[in-house]
Amino acid sequence: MRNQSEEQIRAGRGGGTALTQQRKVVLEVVQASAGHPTAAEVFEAARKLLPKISYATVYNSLRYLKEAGLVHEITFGNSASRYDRETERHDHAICKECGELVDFNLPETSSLMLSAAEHSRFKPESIHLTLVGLCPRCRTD
Amino acid sequence: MRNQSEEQIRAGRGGGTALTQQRKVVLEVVQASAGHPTAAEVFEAARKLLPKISYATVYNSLRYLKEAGLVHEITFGNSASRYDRETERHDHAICKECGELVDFNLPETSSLMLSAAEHSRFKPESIHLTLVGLCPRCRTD
DNA sequence: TTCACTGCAAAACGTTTGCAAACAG
DNA sequence: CTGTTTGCAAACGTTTTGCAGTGAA
Repeated sequence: MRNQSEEQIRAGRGGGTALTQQRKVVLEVVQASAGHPTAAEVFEAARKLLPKISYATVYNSLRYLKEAGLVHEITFGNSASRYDRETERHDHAICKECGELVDFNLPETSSLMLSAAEHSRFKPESIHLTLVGLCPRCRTD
Repeated sequence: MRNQSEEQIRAGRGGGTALTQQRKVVLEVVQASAGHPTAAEVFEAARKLLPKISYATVYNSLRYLKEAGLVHEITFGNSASRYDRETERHDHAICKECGELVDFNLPETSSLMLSAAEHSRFKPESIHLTLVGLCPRCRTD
């Protein structure tokens, strides 16, 4: 599945309005976020730009944008999803102390995916790698 | 955190009953499961052995057993946790077609953890690797 | 004029918790 | 006795949905 460009989406794909004002605001909020906001944080930021926006619309917009390949959803454990402006495949590290989440990219993941496919006998599609540990600020040594 | 042996737990750790009848049944259900049951599936199986057991007790027992290192919890996406009798570190593959989840073990994960630590500047603690793709039965080629 | 999208509230889902009663040591 | 655990029901946090009304092409 190839990402759609913002223009393709704005143009509409045969039917709908596609990039509505609300979706645009939600996208901007995610792209402007330094970290990786939860839906609740996106909602808080979005309502400053568009006070009438509803929680449900934020969720629906995030889902839409995710399916369009414009944002990336990060899930870990049973906590709330976080959203990421980085849509290319990448890896995550999560601090078990403060919850900080950072992106990074491990060059060996493509060969890793092949190795994982061999071991599991699955046809590989994507690989998800998360390091859990202590972030630079929380590590004491 | 070292896993406690079943005996250590049964002996009690200074205070409680530790491995109660309910917890024992929940543990047995997870260990007897071929696949990776959800809490709901554990509940269904457990009530066949212990008809009065409650949903909450299944959840509490699973949490207890997880903290004691006797079972492993697998979370992926926003779906329900699955439980795994395999408590040693290992990797997972999930079928995007039928949801099948299999365990495997990638020997390169320990060096991978070091590499991830360098890239993220985190102090590493554990690494979680999940392959998403098509299981042997769902792959068409 | 149409049809997708919004906002609201309610529901759904997985999971946890408060509490009184039951139980084990 | 004492303190932990149970069962129940109710609450919780996150996410989705039904539906009437709005708004953009």
